[in-house]
Amino acid sequence: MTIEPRLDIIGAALADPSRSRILCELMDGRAFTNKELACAANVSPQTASAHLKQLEQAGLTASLRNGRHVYHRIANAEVAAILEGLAQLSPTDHLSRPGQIGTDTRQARSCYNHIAGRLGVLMTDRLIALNVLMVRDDTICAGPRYHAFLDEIGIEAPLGSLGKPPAKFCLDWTERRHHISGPLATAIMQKFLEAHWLERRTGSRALNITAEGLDVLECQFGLTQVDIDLVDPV
Amino acid sequence: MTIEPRLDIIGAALADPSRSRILCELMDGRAFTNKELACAANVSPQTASAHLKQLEQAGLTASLRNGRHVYHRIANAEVAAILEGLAQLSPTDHLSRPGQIGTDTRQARSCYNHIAGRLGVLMTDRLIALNVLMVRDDTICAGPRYHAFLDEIGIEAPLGSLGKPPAKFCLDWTERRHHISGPLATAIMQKFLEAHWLERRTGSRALNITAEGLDVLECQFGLTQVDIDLVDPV
DNA sequence: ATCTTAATTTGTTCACTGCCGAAGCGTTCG
DNA sequence: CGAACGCTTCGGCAGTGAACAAATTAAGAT
Repeated sequence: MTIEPRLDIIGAALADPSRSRILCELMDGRAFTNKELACAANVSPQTASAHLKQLEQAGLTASLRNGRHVYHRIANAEVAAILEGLAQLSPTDHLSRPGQIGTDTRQARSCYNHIAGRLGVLMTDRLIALNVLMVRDDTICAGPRYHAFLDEIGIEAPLGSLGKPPAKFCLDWTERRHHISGPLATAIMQKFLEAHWLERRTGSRALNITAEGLDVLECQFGLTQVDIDLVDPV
Repeated sequence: MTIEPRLDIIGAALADPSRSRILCELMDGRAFTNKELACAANVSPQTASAHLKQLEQAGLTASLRNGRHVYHRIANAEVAAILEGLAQLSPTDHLSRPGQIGTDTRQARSCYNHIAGRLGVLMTDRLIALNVLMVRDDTICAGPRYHAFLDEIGIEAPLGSLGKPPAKFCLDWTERRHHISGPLATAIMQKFLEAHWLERRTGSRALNITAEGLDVLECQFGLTQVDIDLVDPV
């Protein structure tokens, strides 16, 4: 009389190559239109529309109407985290378009709408070490240096609703450690992209760190090039 | 020229109700025969055989021949963790057999071959606090009290290969915190079951804590009934 | 040696679903 | 207002795969 999870429902949503391509395309956290995704998956708009309908019904994506365009994105950070996990588990296709989980994405990449990879994990560690964030019982709250940090980096203050934690832990499947997600993490990535401290590598979730970005990471986070390049043997 | 994860391959393996049932059945970490799983999924042995072949090819399960029986189990702790995550994401079927992820499994349940749920997380915390395990850089190694603990609880020493960590972190999707997996975690659960400190609830991954088990948890881990019953508001 | 039981292989049936062409609806732009 | 564009719905075709029956292989049990 109790409950059994229906893995097959999620499974069915994932079970098609075109939908897999679409999800990978969305995994960098940006929203795309039906047509763009149809193109990415190499199918007609009608077909893509059907796929997106199915993904949405399965709760994997969400859509937003804007004029005659409909933008689709990953439903939430939870879904993004699971998909990252599945991507680690699944075989990879060497013949297809430029890469999602390649060697180049291990250093820094976007996960949904925040920074993941080695850089994401390191930044998270430093934010805690620098008292910007505090951890108690695995929930994250603002630390004494929280507002000072936002000022210095140039993010205006009220993030998320009052009383709610500004960030949550999100498991990083390549680093096998936590990075942060949530409003603060989103704001940080947005700021880094706007200020050109980070740049998206085209057609990929990989992020390039610019020279200015390296300065900021050193001054604000105490992270050097060496820290970031270091790849730990697995 | 780089790589894109093929979510559809794993998805296809999950995409069938019978296979979903089979995986849920296996999720308690025990191994079952083809016939048992066929029965659990309400299909003929031929059909189950085909399903298990498919699951194995997708890397989700592994099989072991023993006489004329073939035992199937979840391939590894990684797969188990991902499946737990997916189960959290997927809708649940109220009409089917007794429960996998019900309210009763939040307190204590088996995950693959170690203890998960609130109890798993608490035990992990205590093992670290009591210097049985030490954490450095998110890898776990034996602490000063490691061998003393094994002695006291009655587990003979050499766990896993020398130099390898005796345990790894495994994300707990209901508690949203880590519990341990790996040789130590497996040995602990086995000991708890053999000594009847924990008992499997029939047809479920839920674990019952016995009176003797409560004693052990209090003496060895410093955990009381109150700690374990406490359910944190989400 | 013979019977029983477990697992698999093969063949067939049947339902489902991905795909696109054609058509319909709604928004935007000239 | 009409043309262009984006998205969706509908219909038909083709490919896939889940189901079981029957037959095969293999390992105990008597």
